[in-house]
This record gives sequence, structure tokens and C-alpha cells, in this order.
Amino acid sequence: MDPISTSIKDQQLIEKRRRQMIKGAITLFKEKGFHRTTTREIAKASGFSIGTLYEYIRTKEDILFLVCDAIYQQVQERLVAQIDLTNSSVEHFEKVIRSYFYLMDDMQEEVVIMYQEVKSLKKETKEYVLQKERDMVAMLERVIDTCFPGTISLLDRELLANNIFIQGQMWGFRRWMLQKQFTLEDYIDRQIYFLMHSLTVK
Amino acid sequence: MDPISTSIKDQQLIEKRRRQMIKGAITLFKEKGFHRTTTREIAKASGFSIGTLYEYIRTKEDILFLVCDAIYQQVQERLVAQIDLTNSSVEHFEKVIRSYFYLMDDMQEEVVIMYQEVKSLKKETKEYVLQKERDMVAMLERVIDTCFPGTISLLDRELLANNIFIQGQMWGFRRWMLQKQFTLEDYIDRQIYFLMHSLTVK
Amino acid sequence: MDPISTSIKDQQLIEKRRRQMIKGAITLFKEKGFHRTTTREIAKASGFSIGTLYEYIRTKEDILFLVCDAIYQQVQERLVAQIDLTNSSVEHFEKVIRSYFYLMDDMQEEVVIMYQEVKSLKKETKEYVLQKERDMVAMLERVIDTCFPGTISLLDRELLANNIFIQGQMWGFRRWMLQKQFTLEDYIDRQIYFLMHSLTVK
Amino acid sequence: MDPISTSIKDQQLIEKRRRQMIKGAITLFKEKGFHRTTTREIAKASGFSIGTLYEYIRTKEDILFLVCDAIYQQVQERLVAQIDLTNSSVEHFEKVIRSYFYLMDDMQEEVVIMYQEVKSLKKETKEYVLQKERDMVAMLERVIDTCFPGTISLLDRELLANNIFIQGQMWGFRRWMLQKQFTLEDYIDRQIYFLMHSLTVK
DNA sequence: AATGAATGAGTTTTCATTCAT
DNA sequence: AATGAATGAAAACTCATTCAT
Repeated sequence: MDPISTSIKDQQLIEKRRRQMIKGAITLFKEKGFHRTTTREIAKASGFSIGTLYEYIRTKEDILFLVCDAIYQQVQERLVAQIDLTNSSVEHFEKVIRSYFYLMDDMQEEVVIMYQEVKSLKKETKEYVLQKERDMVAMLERVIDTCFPGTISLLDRELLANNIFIQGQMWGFRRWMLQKQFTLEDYIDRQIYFLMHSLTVK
Repeated sequence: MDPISTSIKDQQLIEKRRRQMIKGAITLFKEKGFHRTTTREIAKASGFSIGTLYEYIRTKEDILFLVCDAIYQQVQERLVAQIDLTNSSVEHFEKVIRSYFYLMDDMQEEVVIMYQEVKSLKKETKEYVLQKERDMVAMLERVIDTCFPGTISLLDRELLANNIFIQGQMWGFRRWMLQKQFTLEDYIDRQIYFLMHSLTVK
Repeated sequence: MDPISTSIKDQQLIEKRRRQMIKGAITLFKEKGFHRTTTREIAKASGFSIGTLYEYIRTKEDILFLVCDAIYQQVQERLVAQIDLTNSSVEHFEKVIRSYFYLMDDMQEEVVIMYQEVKSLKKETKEYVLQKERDMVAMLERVIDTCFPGTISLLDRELLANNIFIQGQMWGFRRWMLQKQFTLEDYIDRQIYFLMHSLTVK
Repeated sequence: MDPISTSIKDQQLIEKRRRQMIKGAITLFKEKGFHRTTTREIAKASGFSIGTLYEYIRTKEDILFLVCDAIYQQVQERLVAQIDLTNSSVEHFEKVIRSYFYLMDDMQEEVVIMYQEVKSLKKETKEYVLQKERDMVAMLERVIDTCFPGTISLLDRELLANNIFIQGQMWGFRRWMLQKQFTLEDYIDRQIYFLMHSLTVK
């Protein structure tokens, strides 16, 4: 299900070119945001001409979608890779959360792009992207449920999953505030510390 | 300290016109964001001509600054109004946090503007605005320190203040996710519940 | 009833600028047709910048409409000016037709523009322009009816009016064929000669 | 005499491909005109790739020429097929004219293409195409001369032939005006009726 | 102080044409 | 012979900003 039109027939080439495009675009979006980046710059950063760029997309917004989608995809994949739903130990939970925080550190800039630019997508594509975010939160909820069975209400589980989720992102988009006082390790340790208490409250 | 140039002498008029401008601009930014709003639209929504608009600002970005500044100002003022640093009771703490969450609910859309558009400010003005955010977080830290003296380390205090701060904003900028499952009261109750446990952990 | 959007408020200025635009555009359309003419060229030929051009129209097609409308308007006005419906003499009829042919000679190039470009208008504006053509044919019918009362059936009147109408245009758009053999006077004389016979057939 | 360059050797293939191209292009030109049709669309409608298209032509204009030429060719052939220069009866004349009108009805859309797009050809090719039109008019003149010998002057013959010619086309390109009031039969009957009177005027 | 017409650099997008495979 | 990916010049259109009135 590929919603982005192209006149190119070679599917492998499409993927290759789009990968180039996404890479180029992310670099530029990090630097100046979506609106201040021109399609010509994206073409150049991608290593091909403006004409070629438009063989693989229809509008500039398509690029934003491609970028957002790719970022969410990557976050999701890397998060999923850490999760073992057959392992219900508290240690596993901690490991998952910890790696999620590391992941967010690794993808700081990408996360900022998402935060600031998703709103520029149009209704349908935005909905599609936000669904991915819902999925990730649901995943965290499932991990909570697996590792702390029975103790947390559905609603609280959702709340805590959301808290975890944005605390991860916060490390990136509030780094101007946090990263002067905290090392990454400190940040993670303390967040997990409080989280554990919230989860084991009687 | 007014960093925005103008050729108008009458200070009262300047303030009146800027209030009109900010009001008009916020309405438009809510709807379509800063980049998709034109200066002409802002002038129109403000009730005067494009020529007049440019008598009171120098560039479009000035308007964004004015808007962000006004929003932060308002949040800060309304938050400060709730705080009584001579009252060190836990009840007072809870009341402050609760009213902060209500405030964030009230100013949801404005908060979203800040979130998504502050990055478009240039270095100096951005720094000026972010300082206001630091001030607010510092205020929350002070309240924590006042109401839970001695129990929380400086770093943890900062972390929790940040958590509170963004959990308030989260209610607004993640409403598509949260506001289907939670009423405002539920949300506040549960966040405060977990927060209290974090603050009273031994 | 002005269907073309503009951001200019001064009505007189709008008319002045549009007159400039129409004049510039007609010159260019004569030379290279609508599609091969760029908006920049039109702006230049009109004596103002591309930005100014777009203050007075919304799309390139608006210019085409303005041009077609102006041409039809002019043809119609000049045709109407010749018609005296209180004069039912055959001489008057001949005079009207003759002056219509002269008019078509005078506006040859404009007529060619209409012929070739009206199809590029979109449904509504095309319909609006074609109505003017219907009106003109109807006018010719009325003159026939006035000067040859009772002798010609409604349908024949319509047919002959159409014939006259396109024979006038034909002089312009088939000049490559006709204007080598015929002088304008010859052409008119012979067409009127045959026409008179058609109208007085028993 | 083939003015259109190609790198293909197999003459039969050239003709086959061009037939495909003309068919595809006519369909598209009918719908959206020459300028709004892209070469890619023509290639697709012709059943081959854009690369192949350009093996058989050099520029987009070549396609227009091919199309115009094919249309004229067809009109001419079908007209010629009706003419028997050994038959000098008035009935034969009427039959020829009648079948010409039927032909124009049959090829309405093609005729509209010619009318509106021939001007986009460049000088030489346009001249070549218009010569075909001259030939056809000359053919009508010859039929007049054959069936009404001696009665009509050369100039009048040319005028009437032109009138017939464009009255046939008029049925197509003014259908929005005519085809509401007239059936094809009525139209033909009345035009021939007046024509006959013109031809038999003393 | 206020107005709004004028400007033109800059943006997205299209599409005829080429050429390596 | 056929393909279709690549190209980039050129097009329409926008909009922040200026400045004469």
C-alpha cells in the first residue's frame, strides 16, 4: 500500500531513490525545517536533479510524508526488536524502556522533525502517521501488562505508556534544558526509578 | 526591553496595535500554522492594512516572536498567580499543579503553536523565549522544594518539574491520543497520583 | 458582475490596469497564441511587473477570459451601433451587413484569437462568452426579421444569420485563401449579392 | 515526401506505429487539445513507450502535423470518392454536397482539432496542410463548374466553394449553437436549398 | 499614522527530449 | 527496435516587503 504516486516502474529503483531522498531531506529538515527547505535543495542533497525528484513524488508534501513515515518506521522497528512478550520479568521491562530511551537519544533530531512537521501533513497522511504512534504506545502498554500483570488499571497503563513515550522524546526536544544538567545515563536512571515506583504502587 | 523596531512614537498605540496583531495572528496560527499564514492575512485579521502592520514590526518573524512571547507571558502570569511560596503544605502543591493542568487545558492551542513554531524563531529571540520556559520550570522546582523540603535531590527536582511541565503540555499536543480515553479530571487525578508517589518515595 | 478576483480596491485602477493587460495580451496572442505566451511576457507587454499582473487576476486563464470578453464586447458594441431596428428598409439591412463585414476585416486578428482560444476557457467562462456570440447572431436575426418581414421562416432566419456571421469571420480566418483572390469590396459585394437572393427567394 | 525524420528503417513498421500514434493523439486532442496533451500521454494512448514514440518523430509538433495531415487526408479521400467529374447533373452536384455535409458531421471532432490547432504548426508544415484545404476547395469548384457550366463566374465559384466548405465545418464547430435547433437533415436541406438558388440566379 | 498598489526574488511543478541499456 | 529513467529549462504563481500618497 503505497499512497505516493510515481511514474517509475522499477520498484527497487523507487525504493533506492526514495531512500536517497529521505536521507537528503532529513539532513535539510534538521537544519532548517520543512518549510524553509526547497525542493531543489532536496533534489541536490539527494544526488539527483529536480526533474528526477518529481519522478518519484508528486508534491513537496509527499516528501514530508515519506520522511515522517520513515522515521516512525525506524523507531517502531528498533523498539519492536527489543521487545520479547514471552519474557515477563521486571528486568526485561527495564531493559525495553532503557533501550527506548537510548533509541530516542540516537534519533533526537528525527524526533524533533516529527514533532514540528507532522502537523503540515494533510488529514489522511497525518492520520496514517499518527496511527503508528498509537501502535507504539500500545506496544509499551502491552509490555507493562506483561511484566506487571494485574497490578495496573487499563487507564493507568495507558497514561504511563504515554508518559514514557514523551519522556523519551523530551530528552530530544528539550535538550537545551535537560542536557546541561543530565547525562543520558542519569536521565534514564532517574526516569526509570520513578517509573518503577509508579508501577509498583500498592 | 523591546527588541522590535517601529517608527511609531505613541507607546500606547504601539501596545494597542500589537495586541490586535497578536490576537489576529494567534487565531490564524492555530488554524494553519505560522508558515502557511501570510502577513496580509494577519493584517486583515488584526483590523488594519498591510502598510500599517509594517509600521509596527519589521519582519514577519517579529510577529511570531510577539505571539510566542505573549503566550509564554500569559502562561507564566497565570501560573505565578497560583503560587504562594509561603505556603508549604502538600495541599498547596497539589492545588498549584492542578491549576497548571487546567491552565494547559485552557491554552491548548496556544501551547501547540509554541511547540511547533518556536523553532522558527532565530537564535536570539528563541533564546529569549526559552528562558521564559526555564523560568517556569524553575518556579515548579521551587514549589516542590517548598512543599517537599529535603526529601528530593536537586536533580530529581528538576526532572520532576520537567515531567510536570510537559505532562501539562502533553494534554494539549497529544489530545488526539489522550482526549478519547481521559476526561480532564481523570487525567489530572492520575498524573497527580503518580507524581505524589514519586515525591514521597523514600 | 465581475467574476475575476483581485486584491485591488480602486475600481478605476482595476479597469485601467486590465485595459493595459488586455492590450498587451492581445498583441502577444496574435503573434504566438495563448499557450505559447507566458504570463511574464504579458506583464511586460502590459507595462508592469509579474507581481502586479497577479494583483489583478488569479490565473493565466483569467487573462484569456478578459481578452475574449473584451473582443466580443467590442464586436458587439460596434455591431449594435450600426443597427437601427426602426429602419426596415432593405438598404439598411445591406448597410448593417456591409459594416459587419468591414468590422470583421478590421478585427481579423482578434477574431482569430477567439476562434482558436475560446476552447481553452473553462466551462463556465466559455459559456458566458459564447452567450455573447448567441446574442450577436440573434441581433442579426432581428435585423433580417425587421427588413424582410414575413418572408423567411424562423429556422431559415437562424441559418442565414449564422451564415452571415461566419462568412464575416471567414474573411479573417481564411485570409490565406481568400485575400489573394478577393479585395474586401469584392468579397462583401458578392456575399451580399448571394445573400440578397437567398432572402428574396419566393 | 516524408518530412518527419526517424531512425527506423522498416517502412511498414513506421507506418504502423504512426497509425497508432495518430489514433491515440486524436483521441487526446479531441479531449484536451494539443497543448494540454503531453507526449507521455500520447505514447501511452498509442500503446508504446515514450522512448519508442521519439524513434518515430522528432518533436511534439511532428505529431500535430501527422494528425492534421491524416485528418485532411481522410476528408479528402472520402470527398473524392463521391465525385464523378463525368457526371454533370445537378442531382450529382447535390449528392456530392450532401455527402460532404454528412462527412463533416461524421468527422466533427477531427474538424475542430484542425480548426483550433493548425495554427500551432510552423510555417512550412502549416503551408503543406493548408494546401490540402486549397485542393479540396478547388475540387468543389470543379464540381460546380461541371454541374453548372458557364453560369457562374470564376470568382463566384470560388466564393461559393468556400462557403460550402466552411458551412460544412460550421456544423461541427458551432454545434453548441446549431445542433439545438437543427437536425442534420434540416441543416443540410436548408443549406442546399439556398445554395441552389445562388447557383441558379440569373 | 495609515493606506494599499507595486515589486520581483523565490518557489513548486511540468514536460519535451535524450540516451544508456 | 524498444524501453523508461534522467534531465533541466521554463512555466505559473506567491508573498514579504517597500514607499508614494
